Amino acid sequence: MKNLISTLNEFYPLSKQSLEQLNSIFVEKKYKKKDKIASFGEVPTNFFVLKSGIVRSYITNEKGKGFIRALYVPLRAVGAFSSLITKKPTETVYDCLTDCTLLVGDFKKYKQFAKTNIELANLYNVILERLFIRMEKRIFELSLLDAKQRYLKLLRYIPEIETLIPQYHIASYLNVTPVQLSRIRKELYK
Amino acid sequence: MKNLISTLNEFYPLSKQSLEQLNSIFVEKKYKKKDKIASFGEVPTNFFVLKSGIVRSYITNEKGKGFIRALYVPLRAVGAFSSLITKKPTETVYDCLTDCTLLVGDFKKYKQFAKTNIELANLYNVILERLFIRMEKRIFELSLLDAKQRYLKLLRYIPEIETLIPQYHIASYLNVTPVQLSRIRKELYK
DNA sequence: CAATTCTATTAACATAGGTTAACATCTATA
DNA sequence: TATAGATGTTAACCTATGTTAATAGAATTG
Repeated sequence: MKNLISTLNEFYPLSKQSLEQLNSIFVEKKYKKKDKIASFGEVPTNFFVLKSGIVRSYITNEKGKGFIRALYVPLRAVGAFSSLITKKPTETVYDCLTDCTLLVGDFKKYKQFAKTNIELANLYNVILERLFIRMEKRIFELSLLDAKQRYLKLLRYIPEIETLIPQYHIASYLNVTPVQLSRIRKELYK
Repeated sequence: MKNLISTLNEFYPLSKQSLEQLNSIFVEKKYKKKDKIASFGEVPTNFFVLKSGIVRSYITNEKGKGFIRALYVPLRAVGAFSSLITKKPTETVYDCLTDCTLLVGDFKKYKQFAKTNIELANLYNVILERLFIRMEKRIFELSLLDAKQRYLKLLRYIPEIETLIPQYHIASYLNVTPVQLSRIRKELYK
């Protein structure tokens, strides 16, 4: 648990009491590749901090087209936050693209603590702020960059990505078909 | 100020003291069509609540292509939050598409209060949560809907939009050219 | 290690949407 | 109210990306 504590302290310095409260709601858990940590249609109760591995979140439209909304790397907060917040079923699936270790946190208990512990309320703010900024960047990419630029940007964000997950996942994150990604790569590496 | 108070109370019930603190950091201000409330390259200090009118936020890439990231309707929280948070210059411009009345809030003072006033810390949570959910929906639209569907969705969100702002702004929000929007409208209303 | 399934590439063709330019209104204001 | 600028439509053509299908190598598994 040392790792988590130091990470969270970076976000927001916490008192001993806050750390104890945090400890009481987090459990470390190992997941296999392809395990889901939040499933479509389910009302989630947990949020997570990724310790190792790669997690993705993806959505699907009525026509069955899928899209990887986010790829998570270690130390990121992961979770179907919009559903945790609204208590409505998720339309976003979260699953492991590799074997993963996650800290599993009980969201309700966290919120309960945050009602009276201002440190935890503000830590939640910091987490939301970061998620928000990440989202904004994603919107920028999707609206103003073409697929080639999005690909180059992903390579900068996670340089080893090619060795971690198959290309059709990368294509889905870029919101293009594997065929198109193959064309982009061909053009880039010729 | 009555309006604001009742709105904020809806989000999150506030004590008298919190309402007084809020009152002390908000000022009502009128803006003309085209006035900017946050400019490119500036480090913002204020956030806003829109009382009347339509505000947009837009971004631009190096090639000069623009994109309206969000359209704000009355009672929404508005502001270059990512820059307020990071204290880095905004790449997003916020301006008024119509004459507007806004409540202008001092973000730093708000955060100062939130450090010790847990109600305001939690109100900020609620605002961030809502912004976050809105963002997620925008990503869904941009990644999984085509321009026609995005247009229909916008019409459902703001039915009077056509009478409020010119079509080239609508096109920019949809991330297509005015020419393409014209084609979509032709097909739709034939 | 043979067989099956996954994954990536390529080609041929189809389509949504971009670009440019001409034209037609509409709107503001000098 | 005449004129200039802003806005919306249409056509012709172009480009990025989608679709389908064939192929081949890589990875898994019986």
